[in-house]
Amino acid sequence: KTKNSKPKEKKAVPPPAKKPKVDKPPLNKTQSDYESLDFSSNRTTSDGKLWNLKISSWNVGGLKAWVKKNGIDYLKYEDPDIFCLQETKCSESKLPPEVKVDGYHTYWLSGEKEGYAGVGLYSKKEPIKVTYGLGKKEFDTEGRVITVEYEKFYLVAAYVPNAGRGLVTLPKRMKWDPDLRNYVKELDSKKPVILCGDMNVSHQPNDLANPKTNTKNAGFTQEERDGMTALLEEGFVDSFRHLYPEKTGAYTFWTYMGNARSRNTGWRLDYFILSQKLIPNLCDSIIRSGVYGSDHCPITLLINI
Amino acid sequence: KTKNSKPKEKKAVPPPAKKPKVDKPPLNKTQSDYESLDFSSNRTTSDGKLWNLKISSWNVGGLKAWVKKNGIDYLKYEDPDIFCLQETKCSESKLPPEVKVDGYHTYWLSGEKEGYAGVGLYSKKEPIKVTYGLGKKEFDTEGRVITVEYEKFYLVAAYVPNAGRGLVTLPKRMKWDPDLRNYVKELDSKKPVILCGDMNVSHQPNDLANPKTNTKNAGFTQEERDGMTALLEEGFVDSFRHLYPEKTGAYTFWTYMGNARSRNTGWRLDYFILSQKLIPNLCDSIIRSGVYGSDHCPITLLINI
DNA sequence: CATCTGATG
DNA sequence: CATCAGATG
Repeated sequence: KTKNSKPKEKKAVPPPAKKPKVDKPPLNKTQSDYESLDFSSNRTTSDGKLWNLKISSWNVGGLKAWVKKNGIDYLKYEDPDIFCLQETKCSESKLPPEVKVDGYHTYWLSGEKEGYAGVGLYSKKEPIKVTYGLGKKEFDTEGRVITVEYEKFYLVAAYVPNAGRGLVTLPKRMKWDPDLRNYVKELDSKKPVILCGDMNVSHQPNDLANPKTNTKNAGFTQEERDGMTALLEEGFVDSFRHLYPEKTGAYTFWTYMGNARSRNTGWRLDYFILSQKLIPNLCDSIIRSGVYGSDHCPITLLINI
Repeated sequence: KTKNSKPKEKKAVPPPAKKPKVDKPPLNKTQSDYESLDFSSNRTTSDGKLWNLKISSWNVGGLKAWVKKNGIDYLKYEDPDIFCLQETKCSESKLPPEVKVDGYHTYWLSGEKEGYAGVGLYSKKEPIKVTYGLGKKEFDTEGRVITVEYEKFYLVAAYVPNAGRGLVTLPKRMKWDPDLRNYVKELDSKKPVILCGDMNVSHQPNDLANPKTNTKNAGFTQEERDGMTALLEEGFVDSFRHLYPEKTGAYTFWTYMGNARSRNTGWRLDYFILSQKLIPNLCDSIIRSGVYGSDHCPITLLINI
């Protein structure tokens, strides 16, 4: 106990070292780290053509945090022609300045509810037309779909509603699925369609690590799986599964809980889904599982079109 | 652009270093850091007696965060007979295990609203009686007052309601002030009282850095100042100001905004207020402005009783 | 600027 | 186990 001792002669203690402005962001690949990842592909179309268009997609799970974790470095290193983001959780007025990247046109659609959903799209080439939503009031205020039209195809970048804990929003999802299906079907009657993004469903048992225990959980209910099946039956193809029909352990999402990612206890929720007539153009559909910065990893499509 | 190059021979990149469980806590004095602070006092009572009782008080501004910032080390190093905490923001069931400290009885009072207010008290000696609240329904559900009775005095440890941004809760405060005043007055008729804690007012212009610009802000309105004046007029003494009537720059709170603490743009909001009859027992009333871990610093009373 | 909670995933 | 917003200070 500090009893009534004489005052010491010590000089005043200086204030502690100033804290960094931002709490040390979780470590992530920086630009130079990407150099150690293999981003090459030797795949071609079935008739041997090299890709000439690259599209990437990433559920960033909060754009502001993702930017602090050097997410933009991925964009620069991958250097896709088109880049789609889901779950930006960020209204346009709050976008950090780093999101402006030379050489890209950018398009943003945020939800009415602050910090919820939200999508974005980068495109090197200016699209012929950009449209927002599905044309359905219920979903168009939530920031879920950006469609860009190019000369030879439509790209629909989507963030599909999560069915929620306890499946509380499964009814909403059951309304969404046919709306999206009809939307892309309609587009497909005009030009080929590439649908990409977080589809929030693992279609088949080999699309997630624990199919048996997840049949009652959001992302692997029969209802959601049937929705995906119905979509594919309308003349669309899951590009990854088309190329790698037997591949296991190929996931794009791992919950942050319980070290799921390091144990690869994951789900394949992010897709490039193509109009059947684009299959001859498909070169590769790749999961960038070595890229960090979100609970999802990015995916990349290589195509000749 | 990563064109159709051959796959590299690099092996898979290992997952990034696991993030620490907790984001690096803001740096704070650890136990050993306290060794560089001067915690001694050579003050005695006016008739020369050394102190035999030490009481400390700290608005910790969130107990869970404060524990991570090594707040408990302060308690161990200061080693007071009684330690009072305000703004614990923590229900008893969520207390981190570290809060149990050998040699102390502990008492907690949390508010009904999760994460709001809440007070705690450590005592080496078991009190004769412990009571919670002021006996006024409106305030007793908020976690603001613990009273401990000892042989020779009452200690009232309080967290006074903040008048709020735009003074939205000034009316509530105006009800509180007389309630607290009457409460301690009543106790004082039985035994001497020590009232301590975050009084949420700077009484006089020399109790804050910017009196001129804060007369309409919570903590320095005329109403709040009058409340403190009325309390003192009932026979109580602001121990710090009694001992150091001319001292300037002596503050116990600095907003986290704009580096206020390093510029000492602060407020004296935390007090030991004594029944007048305890003044002959008073040795020292100290502001531990070198101790970090909250936007308030701790204060310590040395008394011979 | 920092603490909490609560919603959401 | 993360994100973000919103309340509170």
